[in-house]
Amino acid sequence: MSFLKDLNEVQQQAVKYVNGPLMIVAGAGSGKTRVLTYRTAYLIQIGVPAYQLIVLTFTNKAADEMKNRIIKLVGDKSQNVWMGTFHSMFARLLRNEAEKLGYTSNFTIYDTDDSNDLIKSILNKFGKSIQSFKPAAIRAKISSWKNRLVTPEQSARNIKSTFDEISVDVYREYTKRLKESNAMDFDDLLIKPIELFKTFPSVLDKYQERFKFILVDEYQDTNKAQYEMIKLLAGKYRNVCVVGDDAQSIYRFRGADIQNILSFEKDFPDCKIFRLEQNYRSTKLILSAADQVIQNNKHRIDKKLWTENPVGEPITLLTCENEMDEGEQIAQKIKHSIKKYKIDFKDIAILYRTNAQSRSLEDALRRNSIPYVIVGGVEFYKRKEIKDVLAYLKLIVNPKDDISFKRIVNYPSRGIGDVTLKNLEKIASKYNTSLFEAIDLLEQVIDFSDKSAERLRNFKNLITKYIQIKSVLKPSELSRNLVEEIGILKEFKEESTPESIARWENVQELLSAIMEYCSTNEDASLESFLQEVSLVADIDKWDSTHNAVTLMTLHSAKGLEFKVVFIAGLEEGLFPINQSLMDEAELEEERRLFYVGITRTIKKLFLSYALKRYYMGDLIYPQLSRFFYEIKSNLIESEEYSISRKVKNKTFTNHEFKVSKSKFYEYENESQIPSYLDIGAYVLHNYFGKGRVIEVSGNGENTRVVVDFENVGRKNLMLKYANLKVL
DNA sequence: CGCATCTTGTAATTT
DNA sequence: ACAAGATGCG
Ligand SMILES: Nc1ncnc2c1ncn2[C@@H]1O[C@H](COP(=O)(O)OP(=O)(O)OP(=O)(O)O)[C@@H](O)[C@H]1O
Repeated sequence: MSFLKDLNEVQQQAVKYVNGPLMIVAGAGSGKTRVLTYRTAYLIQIGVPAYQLIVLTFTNKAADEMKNRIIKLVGDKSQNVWMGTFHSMFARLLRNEAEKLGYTSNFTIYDTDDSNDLIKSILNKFGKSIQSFKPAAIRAKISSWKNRLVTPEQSARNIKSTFDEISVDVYREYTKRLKESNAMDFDDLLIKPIELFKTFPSVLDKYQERFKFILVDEYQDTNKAQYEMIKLLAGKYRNVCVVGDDAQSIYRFRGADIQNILSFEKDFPDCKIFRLEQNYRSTKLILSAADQVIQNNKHRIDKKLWTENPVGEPITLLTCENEMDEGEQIAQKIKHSIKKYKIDFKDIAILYRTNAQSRSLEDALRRNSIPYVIVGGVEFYKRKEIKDVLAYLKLIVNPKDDISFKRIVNYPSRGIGDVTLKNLEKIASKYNTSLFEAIDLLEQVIDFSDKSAERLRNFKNLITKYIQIKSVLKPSELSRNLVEEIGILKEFKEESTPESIARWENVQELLSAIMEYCSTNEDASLESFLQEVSLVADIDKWDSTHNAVTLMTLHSAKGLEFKVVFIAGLEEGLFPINQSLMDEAELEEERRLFYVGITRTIKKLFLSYALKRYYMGDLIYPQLSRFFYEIKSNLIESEEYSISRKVKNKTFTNHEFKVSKSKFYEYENESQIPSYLDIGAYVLHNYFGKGRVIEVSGNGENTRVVVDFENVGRKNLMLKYANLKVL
């Protein structure tokens, strides 16, 4: 068992603690994921058959990496481990057991958009306007019920508003319609197995026997349903190992509940707890900063974290004129870091709170010829033309899928409009069938225009044809024929605008993706391809070997590490985000997100904020985030952007930790910064030039001034960083 | 029914 | 700033 030498003492103990429940709660970079990986390898090595293990990770990518690592450690026999996200593992299980729940194994997985569409159509049927009752809000409400295992009946017991009332009604109908459409939403993939296990104890028993060892990574972000599932599956053999860090719980909005950490100890009172305290990832300075930040959270489990790594360099704050300048400064620092640390582009990540921020950053990187990849954003599979083609494929696999039906029945144009569709819906509803099946009933209906009926029948024949050839053609061939027959490629080509060419390319890319899927998977079917598409996360598609700077949200960065990290947009209202400011719990989650961001860093962390930013079309003047001030200033080195411009390469000379004085102190000692300013005083700014003080607010370190500059107008500045000279 | 133009809401994070 | 949805006309 030579590979155990890669682990420290406590890690080894956790790996070798084979039987019974155990939990590892430990800080960032302490090797939790490594323990889970080695534990899996260890179990296989000591003779546990791989198929008896189920390892639940947060992303499919993490699962892939872990699997590859394990294969390296103990060889190919580990192929049969079930390893993946809760969603993909239980979707797989459900395919085998669907019939018991009244579904068929070709059920469709509805993504969030599909769910929203379904809710719209239900509101429509109820005669409620989607203005007063937002489908997305109702969907979120229903999802949160489902995550907490609240059934439609139970949801009706606690109605506090009209919104609740409508949501309850929609929930009931939504559940019914999903089942009629042989479709499951993301939440169903978690709650349907629970329903299955509770209704059929023999099925539960089968899977308890099958999965004798259960391992869960990123446990702090599991929700009630996931926890319930762990409890059920582990109920017999109790060989369950969960690892997590409460300080990194960042998916509350998806039902994640830190309470699960406490419940685990309660529900498995004999559970062994291991604490990992050595961090192998970051510098001492980074860990101090992360710790200082998280100390501000009331709700947290105290944990120690230390490292043998060097102190490292201070954190650099970049003050930027606006979001373009932010991109530009980051680009400059990237170029500089590459040389200074002798690293590659792929060792660098730029993290941000919202996807919308990526644009200005991208522009700057492109201008500076820095290769980059974006994780997430406007996803390939969310583009209209792609969703349209996929809707055809979904309908072919599952003709009861009304949402897909509606999406494409008139795309491309077949002269089937709203009126025809409304009439068809009435018939489907009356005879309790799907829209697709309802087309057969048209003959019996008198007041249905012949022309419309004919068009619908043509559409049905088209789909039926593909349903029939599905069994003889490979998914790739079928898709190509289909795309050819509906003529969308030709249409895009003829239109020949830049957008339509992009669409043409996208559809081609989809066809290639299907082809590739067919060639890499022996038993590739349309069903399995569609499932894969529904359940891939943004991060799963990220190629970490590609030599490019990675741009992504802080959420997507969970579990990853980079030598140099930039966290952009460190501004009140953006990070922490506006919507979190009113709620203590939400604000603490924002802080945990910042903690996650900081702790991705191996060597050097940059923080940036902009003094001006366009936000939904308006120019706003953000303030530096409160989170910044939670890091002691001796860990920070700040650079006024005007200075960084002029002495670009000089500002980045060797700053040792012991030289803990940040720039601002240096200036202060030279007494160039006035500690007090009179309203009306004339001042000089390095970049903005001459101006007059309009307003002074805050005090001490947090003093802010509004200055009306002669050339550039009003600016809101931190006195501490503005480097103003009184005239 | 389909297209062009106007209006409105939107960007918080995601399986 | 921008995209999706609504409105209105041919
Ligand atoms: N015993 C060890 N010796 C050397 N390096 C280690 C050891 N354990 C873990 N590491 C390294 O430390 C880094 C962090 O490990 P890992 O990702 O497993 O931590 P983690 O606790 O899961 O982190 P996070 O909570 O931030 O996701 C990795 O680069 C890993 O290779």
